[in-house]
Amino acid sequence: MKMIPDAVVPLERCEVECVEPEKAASVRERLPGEAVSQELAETFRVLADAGRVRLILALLEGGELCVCDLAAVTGLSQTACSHNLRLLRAGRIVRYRRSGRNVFYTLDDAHIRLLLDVGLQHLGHEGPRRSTGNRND
Amino acid sequence: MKMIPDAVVPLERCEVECVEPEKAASVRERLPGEAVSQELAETFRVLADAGRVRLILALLEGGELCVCDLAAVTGLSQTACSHNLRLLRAGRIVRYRRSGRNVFYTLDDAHIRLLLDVGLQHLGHEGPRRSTGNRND
DNA sequence: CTGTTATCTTCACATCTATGAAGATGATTC
DNA sequence: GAATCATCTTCATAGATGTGAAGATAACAG
Repeated sequence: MKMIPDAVVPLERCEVECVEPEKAASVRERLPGEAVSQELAETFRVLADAGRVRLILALLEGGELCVCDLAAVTGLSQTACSHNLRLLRAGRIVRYRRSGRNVFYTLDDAHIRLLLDVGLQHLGHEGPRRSTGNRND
Repeated sequence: MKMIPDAVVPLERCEVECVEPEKAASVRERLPGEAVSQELAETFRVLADAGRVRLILALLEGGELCVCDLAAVTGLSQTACSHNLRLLRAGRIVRYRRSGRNVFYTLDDAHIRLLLDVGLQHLGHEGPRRSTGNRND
């Protein structure tokens, strides 16, 4: 026996929490602003390409390399290197220095090694195990 | 899309190093295989979206939240949450648990907090400053 | 069983991304 | 000055990505 004729139920619930409103509100308050998430995502997006990862790994190993050497090391074309290095520059991950006709790149940020190592740990590849002999930290 | 992972790639392309052939060869030998770079990039790609970053931050703060609460906290639609949570699941970043009609998500990996913190440090936002009090690792 | 709620999946599409080709820029040598 | 080399930029385009709409699934209430 029901006569409730599908009375329009107020949709004040679609926008609110379902299960734990208090907790949700508390968490939402503590979350950083949209801009921070956006910036973080953009940082990770720069690292979200195998070619750029190889460029970074090459610079981690080699310290300083010019574009054509980076191309040879990573297997990327020179053009692809240039494109990708530009993104890395924009993300303040690499720094460059002209020397005659060549442009030499180095890593600009000490955090990058840590980021890659933690990423490798996440994958189970045992990140912090690279003892190249010339750098240890 | 691209080339096969660390198979036997007949890479006799432009091996014409320009400036420091010895160094380049040495660095190339020490680089991990293509597959590792690819996996690393894919891991970072999962983090390369503001919505997913917000989901992770929410779980870092809240510990365990159901989908609708996550939607309310992050500001994403429920559908977008579901899509993004699937990617996070595929990347083994979150774990889920059914409880009645709800599905509760938690972070599945201790490295994620560190990744985000290092990313924030890179941005100059001072990452490791969150003491929620209920979790210590 | 039927209906409702929470979540997931499939499809579709607008947007974004990666990269080669071709030309521009900057540095060096003649 | 011209020629050459290393690198960068612009443009074009195939392919990847994010997300809403709509339907499917699962769990519960009655």
